[in-house]
Amino acid sequence: MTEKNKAKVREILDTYLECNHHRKTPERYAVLDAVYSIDGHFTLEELDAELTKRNFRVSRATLYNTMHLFIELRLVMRHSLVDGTKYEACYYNDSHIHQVCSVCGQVTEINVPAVTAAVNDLKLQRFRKDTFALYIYGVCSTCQAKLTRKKNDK
Amino acid sequence: MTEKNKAKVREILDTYLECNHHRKTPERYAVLDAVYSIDGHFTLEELDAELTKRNFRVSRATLYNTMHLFIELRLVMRHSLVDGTKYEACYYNDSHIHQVCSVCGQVTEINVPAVTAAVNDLKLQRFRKDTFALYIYGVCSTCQAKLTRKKNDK
DNA sequence: ATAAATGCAAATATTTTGCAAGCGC
DNA sequence: GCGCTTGCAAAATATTTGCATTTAT
Repeated sequence: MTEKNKAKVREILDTYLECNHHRKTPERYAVLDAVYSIDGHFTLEELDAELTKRNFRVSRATLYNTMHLFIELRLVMRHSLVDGTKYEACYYNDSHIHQVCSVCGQVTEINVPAVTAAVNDLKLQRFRKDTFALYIYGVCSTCQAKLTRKKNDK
Repeated sequence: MTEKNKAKVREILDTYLECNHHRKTPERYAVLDAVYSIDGHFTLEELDAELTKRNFRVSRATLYNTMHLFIELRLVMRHSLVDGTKYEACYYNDSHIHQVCSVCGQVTEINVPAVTAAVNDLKLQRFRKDTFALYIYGVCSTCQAKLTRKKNDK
């Protein structure tokens, strides 16, 4: 993530905290920066490691609180995949389509403009649409091969 | 869920267990039946309650094991929403689009044929696509009204 | 008879909570 | 100074695991 983009999300947080009379604590900015420095999905544990690497220690409670805040602000997306809960910076990310193998748990982000457009064009009643996540479940070719082999063995 | 449809999913489980030389335990059929008797999303706790109501007791471990199996078989879908993990019978269910309010957590299932078609038409490389789940995040009108009111108060 | 599946209980992992202390406004 | 936010530690939940026992094949 470029510095310019990090500045932009920092500004979004800034504006929100000011408008809603919440505090601009160093923790919130440090966590945001860490989040936007990690590429792709990450666990809470990994986020904590990133912060430690930067010599910034936050408590578990604050980490959870802050992630909840960021999710409400659409700065972070939470995914619950086969191998546990993962987070992801989502402000500069319009690839919300995940291909998930339910055998091995492997997740691949894919880009499908037609689907993205269909979702974005969607008009919802009494609902302010902000973002979306699409999970396509199936079996990857590697696992498919293993399954076929296993069946033949028997 | 009609009895006819329950019979159909039971048959799917049956065929799978036979072909793969796994055991047809009473637990597996009892859990499947309970799953397909509950309407909409449910927690593990609620599933356990349904089984207890039917005088069928299964251990926590078996419940988790069985749900994992059903998920692989596409008989069950697992959702991780704001208010925790939810499961859902999914074999006779093609409404996989969820509208999720990130403030109150309310989930509404919606039907959008255009989007469903776009996803179903999708061709993926080296991946056997089975099913999908789409989550559209935003703010419901009730929460939106509350937020606006709060902002005006200040 | 054999191996897979279950139950149980303990271990682990994950998330929330209450309260005292710290600090942004 | 006020009261939101944090850290801490404990509590509450959720999920997995090892092992003895049961049971489907």
